Amino acid sequence: MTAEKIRVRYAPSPTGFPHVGNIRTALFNWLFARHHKGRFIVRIENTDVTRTVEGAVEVILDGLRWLGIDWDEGPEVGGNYGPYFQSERLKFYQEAAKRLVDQGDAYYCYCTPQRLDEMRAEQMRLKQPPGYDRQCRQISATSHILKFVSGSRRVIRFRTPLEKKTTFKDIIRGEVTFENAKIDDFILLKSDGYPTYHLASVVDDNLMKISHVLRAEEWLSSTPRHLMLYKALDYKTPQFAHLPILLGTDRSKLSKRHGVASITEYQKKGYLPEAMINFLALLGWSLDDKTEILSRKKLIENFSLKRVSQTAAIFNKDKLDWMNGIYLRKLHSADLSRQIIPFLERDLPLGVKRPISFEYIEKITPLIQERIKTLEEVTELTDFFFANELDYQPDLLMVKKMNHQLVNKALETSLLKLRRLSAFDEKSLEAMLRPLAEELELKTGQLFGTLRVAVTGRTAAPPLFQTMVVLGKDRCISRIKMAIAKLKETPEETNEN
RNA sequence: GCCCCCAUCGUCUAGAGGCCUAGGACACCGGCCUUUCAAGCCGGCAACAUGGAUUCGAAUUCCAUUGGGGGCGCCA
Repeated sequence: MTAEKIRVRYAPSPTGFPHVGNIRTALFNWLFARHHKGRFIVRIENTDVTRTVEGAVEVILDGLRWLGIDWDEGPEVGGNYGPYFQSERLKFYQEAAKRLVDQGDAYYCYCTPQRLDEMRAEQMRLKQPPGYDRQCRQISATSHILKFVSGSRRVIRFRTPLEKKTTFKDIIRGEVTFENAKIDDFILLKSDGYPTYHLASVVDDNLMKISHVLRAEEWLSSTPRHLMLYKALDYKTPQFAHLPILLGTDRSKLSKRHGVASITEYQKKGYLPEAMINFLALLGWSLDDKTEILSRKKLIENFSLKRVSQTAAIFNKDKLDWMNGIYLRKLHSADLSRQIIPFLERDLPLGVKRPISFEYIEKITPLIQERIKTLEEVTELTDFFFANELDYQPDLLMVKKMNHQLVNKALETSLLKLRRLSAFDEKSLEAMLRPLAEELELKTGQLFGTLRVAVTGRTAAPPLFQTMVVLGKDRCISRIKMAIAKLKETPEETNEN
């Protein structure tokens, strides 16, 4: 493979949000291009006027940008083989279709959608393979003229050879053979003058000098059609590699039905692009028998189609979460703080003042960095740092077999001592509170547990002393007072656990 | 129904005839650490779909069967 000749493309159709399977295909194309110092091209396949979704192109491009998948040619950046929107390339497809008709490799078909529907229904009823019955394949020249003059809508179909086989070598799957007779006369040009995928992709891949077509396995069975087109149009065929598809947990092809499948959703939930890339790369590709964490650079360095597996993979969210946690922990504190703020500002109660202070977050970040798997989780983990009043069940204060009286005493004593504490740092807090536990004849876990609830409103939180330092003396004192008050509201007898 | 692809722990995977009493990771279960929760460390559970064939020897090759997936649109 000559380096400068490698040209691959990602060809999404703007019919909705790009799901992770789709993005994985983009990633593999991109990695392949970058590894071989080739070109990565984005081409928008908007040949279905009825299904095009407004704004979808932007969402797709934003998704790529977010992941750091940059393209050398395509929307916004242009290139020498544009335009990169198929809707702007209609003349190429129409020309090619016309040429095929002239050559006798394609023909006009006047069958109505209704007739085709009925035909298919009948075929299904008879348990026959659905497919065009080739009614218009033999129409005489005069009938053509008559129909054309009468204004009948028509499409152009490919005149599929009825004999022989089509064989090709897939880079990932090896030799694959189809019988031509099993392939029906598929449509090349629709009645609205737009091409179908088959025609458009073949024409464009040729014009854009695509060297390798890396696409999902779902395209495998239409590859012989494409090969026939390449041949009929006398184009040089690219190499094909059909990537294993991504499955949902129900083992069916990943789609919107499987919940959070859109790449945008992962961004919103606070996954890091680096983690996403790393995880996606490992879905169908591996470096060796142990490496899991790979930087973008390493991925590019090592990516190879030889190590792409042939088996469909199920998207395993647990592993993604784990991996995202790894990347989150690797971040510098300041960097993490910066990334956290937008999530807090989005999710914290409206009562919390914006903008949120970076200096304040800088203090909180170290307390949660090893406790989060996604950025989105930060809010619920830290909201007590922003709340004025804590809302919790008073019996939470009763940690590990403590009773009402004990808790009260613990809180009162702590309050007293805390007030007298001059230096409010981790060290002094520990120096004061550890002996206090002993003095109260409580286990450290009991005293600290109670204080934790008093100060944070929950039983699981970041380490107590650090948390208290971040909250500051005043807030700790007032929260302990609140706890004492809360305790008074609850009847003693019921708290004998 | 027809065509095509695929088949190692629950999941992602390593394995290209002897290195495999099958390795790693996630999840799960124990333990350690510990003021809770995490993180970290240590340990455990857990797989070559089945049947033939080739071979001195098969997870690895071949053939069936079974299972799963994909495709069969004026969608991509």
